[in-house]
Parts: sequence; C-alpha cells; structure tokens
Amino acid sequence: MSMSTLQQNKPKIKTMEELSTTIGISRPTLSKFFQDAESVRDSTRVRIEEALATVDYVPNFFATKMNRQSTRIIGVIVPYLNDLFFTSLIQSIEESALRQGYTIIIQSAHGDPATEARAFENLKSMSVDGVIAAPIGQSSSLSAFTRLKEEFPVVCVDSRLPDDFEDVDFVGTNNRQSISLMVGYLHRSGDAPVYLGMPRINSNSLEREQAYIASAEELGFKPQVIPVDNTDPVWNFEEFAYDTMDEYFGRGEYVNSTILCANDRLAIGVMRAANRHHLLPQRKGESSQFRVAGHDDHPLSAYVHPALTTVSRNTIGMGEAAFEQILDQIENGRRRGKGVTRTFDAELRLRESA
Amino acid sequence: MSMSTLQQNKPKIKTMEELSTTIGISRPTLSKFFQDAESVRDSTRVRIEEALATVDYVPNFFATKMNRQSTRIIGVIVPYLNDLFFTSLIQSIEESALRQGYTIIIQSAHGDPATEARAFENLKSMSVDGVIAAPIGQSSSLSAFTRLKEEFPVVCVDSRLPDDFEDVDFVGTNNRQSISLMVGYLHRSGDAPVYLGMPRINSNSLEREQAYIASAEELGFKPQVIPVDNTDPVWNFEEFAYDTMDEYFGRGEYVNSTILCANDRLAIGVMRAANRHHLLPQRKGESSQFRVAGHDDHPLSAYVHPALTTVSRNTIGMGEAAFEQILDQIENGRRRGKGVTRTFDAELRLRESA
DNA sequence: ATAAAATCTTTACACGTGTAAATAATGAGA
DNA sequence: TCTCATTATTTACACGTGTAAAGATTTTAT
Repeated sequence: MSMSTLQQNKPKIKTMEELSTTIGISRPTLSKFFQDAESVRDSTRVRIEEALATVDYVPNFFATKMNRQSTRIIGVIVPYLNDLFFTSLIQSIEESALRQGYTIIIQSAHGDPATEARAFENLKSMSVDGVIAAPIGQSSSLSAFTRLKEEFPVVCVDSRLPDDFEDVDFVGTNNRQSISLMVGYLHRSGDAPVYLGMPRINSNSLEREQAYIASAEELGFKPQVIPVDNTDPVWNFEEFAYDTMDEYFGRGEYVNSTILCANDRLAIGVMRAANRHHLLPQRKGESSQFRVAGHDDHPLSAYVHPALTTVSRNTIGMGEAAFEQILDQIENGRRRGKGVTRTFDAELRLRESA
Repeated sequence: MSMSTLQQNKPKIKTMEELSTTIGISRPTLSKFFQDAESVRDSTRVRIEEALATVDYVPNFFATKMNRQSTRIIGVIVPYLNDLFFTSLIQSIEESALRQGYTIIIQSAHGDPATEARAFENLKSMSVDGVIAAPIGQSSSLSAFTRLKEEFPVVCVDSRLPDDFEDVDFVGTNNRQSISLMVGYLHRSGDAPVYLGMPRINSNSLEREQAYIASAEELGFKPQVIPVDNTDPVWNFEEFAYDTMDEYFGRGEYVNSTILCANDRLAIGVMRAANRHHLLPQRKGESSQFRVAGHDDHPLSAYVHPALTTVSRNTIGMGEAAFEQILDQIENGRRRGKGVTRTFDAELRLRESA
C-alpha cells in the first residue's frame, strides 16, 4: 500500500475556483486539464498533477455535465437485472465505455413497461449522448421507444423491436445460425429434436422457433413445437419450463424425446423435471434416449447435472458492438434510413445432456 | 393503449423558463411543483398537470441536482454485477429508494480495488446523499473507504469492514444463526458435516467458518474444515469448489462425508464434482451417505440435481434495511460512535441434497 | 536575441434550476 | 364588501463548470 493511498488528511477543496487559487493555476486551464490532460502543456500538466496529489478535489459531476453539448453519458436499459446474461452484457458495455471515457447509467425496467418508460424519461432528463436498450418487448413500451429514438441515438441489443423500428441499430444473436447449428448436431447424433420455446416476451422467442422450424425442414424432419401456455408471459424461465414439462412427463409424453430449449434457463427447468422423472442417464455407461439441449451458455450450465449441451452467445462481443454502434451514431450523426444490424454467431458447447 | 400514450407530436420544451411562458405559470411556481406537486394550490396543480400532458418536458437532471443541498441520490456499490445475490439486493434497494423519491446510481467494482476506489470518486463528484456499499473486502480499498465515510453517510451490506470501521452501519446475514441452523439440522439427520469455505474474499468467509466451528463444539463433534488453496482468492466459486473437490474425490477423500458449503455457488460446484464421481443418490429410493448443503438459497439451487438443501437469506429485507439505515443517517445526521448493526436470520430450505 | 507560435491568465457570460425577498393576486371568512 | 391569510409573480442572485475573447506570458524556431 503506497503512502499516497494512506494519506487521509488532504485538505478538501470543493470548487475549481478554490483549486485555482490554491495551486496557482487559472481556472480555464484547470477546466481544460480535467477534460483532457494532454490538452495543456506538459510542464503545466505535471504541476497540476503534483498539486492534485496533495489535495482532495473532484470536479462536480453535475456542473460538468450541465453546460455541455456532450455529456459523455450512455444510458443502458435492461428488462431485468436478475439475469446473468444482462449483467455480463452490461459489464462488457461498461468496459468499452470506460476505454472511450464514457460513463454508463444503468436502468432496469423490472419487466414493467411503465418502469421502462420512466427509465427513458430519466435518461432524457440527463441528456445522455445515447441509449443502449434491451427492450422488454411488450407492445406497451413502444410509444416510449418512438419518442426516445427521435431524441437520442439508440441501439437495441438482444431483442429486436417491431418492423416499424427498422431505422434503429440492432445488435444480437444470429438465431438462425445458432439454432441451426444445434439442430444439425442433435439431428445427426440421435433423434431429431422437439422444441420448447420461451414465453412470448421478445423477438428471440419467435425467431428461434422459426429458426427451429426452418432447420427441421432443411434437414427433412417434421418440426414439433411443444405446446405451452403463453397467456401470461413470465421471466422465471426455470419454473415455467419445469411446470410445463413436469406435467407432460407425468403423462408419459416427450419422455424419450430430444428437447431443444430456447434458452439454458428453460433447459435447467426441463432437466429438473426430467431428473424427477428419471429420464436422464445417471451413471457413466448408462444411456437413455432422452436428451436436452439449451441455448446461451449460461454461466451455470456447465455445472448442472448432467452438464448442459448448449450453444454459447458472444456476450462480450455483443456488448462491444453495441457500444461501437452507439459511438458511431454519436460521432457520425444519427442514422437515416435503415439501421445497422449486427448479429453474432454462436458456438457449440458439447457437454453431457445431449 | 391510451391516446395520450400514442400522442407523439407534443412540442418539445427544453427549459422551465420556456415552459413557464408557454403555459403561463411562473417559473418559481413550476419549480415548487416539480419538487412536490402538493406544495402548490390544488387549482394550480391541476392547471400545470393539464398543460404538461400536452407538452414534452422533463426538468434537467443535472441542473436540478447542482444547486441543491440534497441530491436525493444514493450510490450503490457492489463487488460484482454478475452475481444474482447482488442483483436482487440492488433491486430491493431500488424499490425502497423509489418509494421515498430517491434515485440510485449503481457502480460495480468488478472485483478490483482500484475500480472500487474510482467508483467512490464518482459518487463523491455527484454529491450523493449517501452510499450503500457491499465491499469487495480486500485491504487495498480500505483507505478509499475511510475517505468516503468521512464525507458521506455510509451503510455496509453483506460483508463487514475491519474492526476499525465499527462506526459504519452494517446490514447483513446472521451467519452465526444461519450456519448453526444448518449444522444442527445436518447433525441430527445424519453425519456431522465437514465444512468447505469460500476463498477469503470477505468477512462472511471467516465468520461462517467460525460459526461452523462454534456450532460443532456446541453439538459436541469435532469440526473439520476442508483445506483449500487460498493463495489467489477468486469469485468464480463454482469452478473453485469443483476443482478443489474433484481432486479430493479422485483420491477417495470426503466421498462419504456431509459437506456444508459456505454458499450455494460452492455447493453447486461440489455437486458437479460429486455427480462426476457418482457420490450422490440418483434415483428415488437409492440413498448414499454423501450429502451436500449450501447457504444463501441461490435462485437456481432448487433446480440443480439433486435439489440443494440450503438456508435462505432475506435479500429483500436486507435491501430494505440498508435503505432504512442510510435514510436514517441522512435525516437524523451521521453516526457518532458505534454504528448500527442489523443482521437477518436465515430459514432452512430442505430439499434433496441433504 | 528576436520574432513567431503556443499556451496561459483575465474577464465575462452561459447553462438550467433552486431559492429568497418583495410585491401582487387570489381565496376564505366575517 | 372588506380584511386577512394564502399563494402566485416578479426580480434577482446562486450553484460549479464550460467556453470564448483579449491580452500577457512562455516556449520554440530563426
């Protein structure tokens, strides 16, 4: 631990004005320094830095952002914080932002359109330079989105907006590729898969189901989508999948199937039900016809039993791309016409469950 | 969807001044209204609200916060965002904050003391009213903590600071109670447990181990802590526990033990290793001497196989309590002398693994 | 050493809202 | 209708920093 870290009795300085008189450097020069240390002469920079080491001062965040064309703040909106995919995405975005000197403000919609809309208002009031949003995907927040995209550069991640938002940049998974990759593997290594979709909460839901059907047709088997209750779309996927499949398994349905799930959290719920009904091979050497596969490579999917075969999404790449797109819009002006779409391929993660 | 939601061509108004001339209400009155709608006469409030419905205006966040004694912002710092315990905690804090008209700013330390220190500086520059912090618990961030607590009301959650920070409020788990509860159950339902601790990253690590040892002595069995490699404390608990126990199991050690893990993520790693070595009962009716128990009630612990027996932490209660404490300090002045400590009891969640 | 270029200082105003003081308007009660 | 209390308006300054312009100083090139 260095001495400067231990130094705790530095005089507290509240304003740049005060700092100016204290260390004998004019305020405009200090202002320049804090915006870009390289923009002042080397000797001045050193003088300031040495003086700062002896003093406790940080520029007031609000004052710096207020009278400015660019706040260098990016708003990030996610549907839920309680999902490790979104937290990884945030982390990746934040690292990209930091490298470019941007600050991110995280807002969670808590799955609620009204909260999402209020989050938009918050970001508006902060004159953010841009917004990266993973929409909750329910129709009621679309009008808020419309107003948002008129005022700020917007990039959508993970889940698409409806067709009338095609001017908005999108960064997400290449569901066509990822599902086809998995269906192909399952098809050639055993029975053709049936498909368990997620509740209709966003675009991925429909896209993956359609990708499954298309893959089935290409490979020449009859697609079979497990009927689910979609009346009340929910985000607790594990419970949803467990309840759904526990009922089917109890009736002896799908007990010899290969089930491809729209995401890993569903697969984990399915495996729970399958384990309860003893459908999965339990010991090395044992084998059963029943198989499960997921999608996303959830951090825990390697630790469930049997370890989940899945495809990995490039979360880091998506976060970086989302930030690149928002930066591009900030620097080169907003999109006119069709937005840029960047989708990321997934990779097979072969484990034990299929 | 209501008409007003669809209304998208509202004239954009940028300043309160402009709003004032547009709707014919003086700016100071508008200022009062936006701070507390009830503080103006009913008839005026209605006039303003009706006018606002026809217009697109939000007060500038920075301008409102700048010239103010209280910003009504609470900083929330967590060691990692990629942990569902912290995200639930944040959610609970945010809900409490919202009810009281506070905004929270989330900062993640990414497990790095330097990042944590920078997060403190960020919060300082925003003159937050208070900070709720889950420390990463490595010594290097302590000096930053010292400076922080001198300037702001601070509440620690989840993990304690060293003894010389006893003036800081703390909200966390009653590890003594939670561990004793679990040890008691395991002891009376089978073999006495051995203990797998987590890497020495924070106070919970040591507290839970000591609680285990104390419980063992009370119940009259010999405590047995599994030796682990603590040279490089890490946060990927599942991998840490898997690697550790895979090696032991491979040598035939602990294969008939009851293992109590310091948290569920460790337990999930242990179960993975145990499954690989066929230590767990796989079918109803089968039984084995090997058992695993966890701590925390991780959202997925009910879905692993076998379902994890654990104790649940009151995450929501902790979030609410943390906010109550920070609010108390804001309203009634900072602590002098010893800080308030509020710990929450855990409840047994009996499932299949023990 | 001198001129030119670069950088710093001084001065001043700007950002959008909070807030205080004096004055004007409104509403309630007699 | 008149009085008094309540609330709104007017006016003015404050917050802390960005930024432009003009002049002073330092550095670099000749």
